[in-house]
Amino acid sequence: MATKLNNPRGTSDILPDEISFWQTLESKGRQMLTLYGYREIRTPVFEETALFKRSLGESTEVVNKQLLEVKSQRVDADEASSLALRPEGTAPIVRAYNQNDLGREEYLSKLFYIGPMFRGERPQKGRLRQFHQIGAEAIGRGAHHPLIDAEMIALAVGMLKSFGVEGFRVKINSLGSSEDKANFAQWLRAQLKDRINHLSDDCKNQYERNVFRLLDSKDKDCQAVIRSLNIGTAHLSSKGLEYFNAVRCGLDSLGVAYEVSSNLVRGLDYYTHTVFEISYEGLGAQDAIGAGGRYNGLIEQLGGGDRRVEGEIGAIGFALGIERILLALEEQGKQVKAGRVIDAFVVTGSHAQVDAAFLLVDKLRQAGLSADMDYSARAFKKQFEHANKLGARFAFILGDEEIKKGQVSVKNMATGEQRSLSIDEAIKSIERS
RNA sequence: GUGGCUGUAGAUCAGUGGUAGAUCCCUUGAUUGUGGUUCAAGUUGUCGCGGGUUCAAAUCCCGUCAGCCACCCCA
Repeated sequence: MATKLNNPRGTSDILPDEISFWQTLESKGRQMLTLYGYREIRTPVFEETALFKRSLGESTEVVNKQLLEVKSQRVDADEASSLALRPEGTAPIVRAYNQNDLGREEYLSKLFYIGPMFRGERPQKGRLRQFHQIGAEAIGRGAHHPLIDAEMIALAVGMLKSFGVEGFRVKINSLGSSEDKANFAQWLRAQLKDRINHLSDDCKNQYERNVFRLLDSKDKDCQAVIRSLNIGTAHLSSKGLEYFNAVRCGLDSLGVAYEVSSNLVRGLDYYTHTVFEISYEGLGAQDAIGAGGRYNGLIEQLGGGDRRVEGEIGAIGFALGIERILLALEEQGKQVKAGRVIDAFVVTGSHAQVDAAFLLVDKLRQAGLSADMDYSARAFKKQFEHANKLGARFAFILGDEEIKKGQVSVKNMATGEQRSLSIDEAIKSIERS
């Protein structure tokens, strides 16, 4: 016997019973994003590997270990390019923004995306190799204002609420400008220099690669050392602090609840100023259902904007993880699966009526009603079972008696009530209900 | 990439060396034109895969793959 093939590790099938929930999530998300002035953009699922290396940072885990590179004879033959499945949505959008010169036409581009992302990680709860994100990016010369940061966070919160997620926490922090960030890194390294050797190998590693990571380390000893540094907002320049305070004012005026967490850092190199994370307790180790931040330098870093004016183009964005939102909703006891429903199922008495039933089904569909039938005229019992499984609201019975009278029997499957009507009346009767 | 736990029917799981099991699902039937409830009967299997120990392995040992959870990292 032929061996059965399985899906690749870390992927999952979204089956028909689950898909309607995905669809409502997507449409609610689109609705909310449209209210805030965002327009959908679709970029390829794979890009040149260099794009991710330059944007996320060579040293980040995502680029170093988790990038799924595309290998094919055709690709390898073209030695100039190496391709990778996108691990996140921001870099491709910035690439598209630059390539299509969107900044020429728009002072502020508000873009959103929905789609699969790919990371070659070891799967666990809330972590897949193919997962789905819904995210938004505001990019442009007009994207520098702190109220945009506030609006963005409010949008993410609003979307989660519209999905029915409750009890999540919004944490925000500011990394300051890229100069602030560089100074902060230097200061941190200097502070930790003498103590780092007492800490675990992981911590030493992070010290070398990306000091900021130490701030939200789970290692207890490391946490203690960080706490003793008493960081707060001391690393911010006056301008950076002013910006951060303006963001907070914006959030306050919109009534968005949040907490400031000076240990919050994001793993991707491109973040500056505002960073935020929305977490949901009870999801296990992977408790972030959404996160984002500002990345002002990235557009120029990827060759866009006017290179004579440094930092001209501002940008901020966030992404929500759809699978994690689903986990949170399940955790709350919400139903995320749905059975099927159709308007009418046509039951036929014998093979002689199959043609007539075929036409009746067509007529129902023409009238905008979902309809199906049994093509092989099985026993009535079987056909009713079938109708039940399809979630039919009504059964239309077409047998010898009905044909003789030129009518059809309509049975309400919920109440069991049944009556005989002409075909047109029958269709009208279920249209109304 | 590292560690822990787990792989038995379509699903959830029991079975610790001696004939492969339960429940749900599914199939059939309970006066031949009526489902969702009930009742009766029936079908489900390379016991994840490969090797080893043994008269005998789902069970013990080794390897491997996969799933889950945690580290790391992140949505």
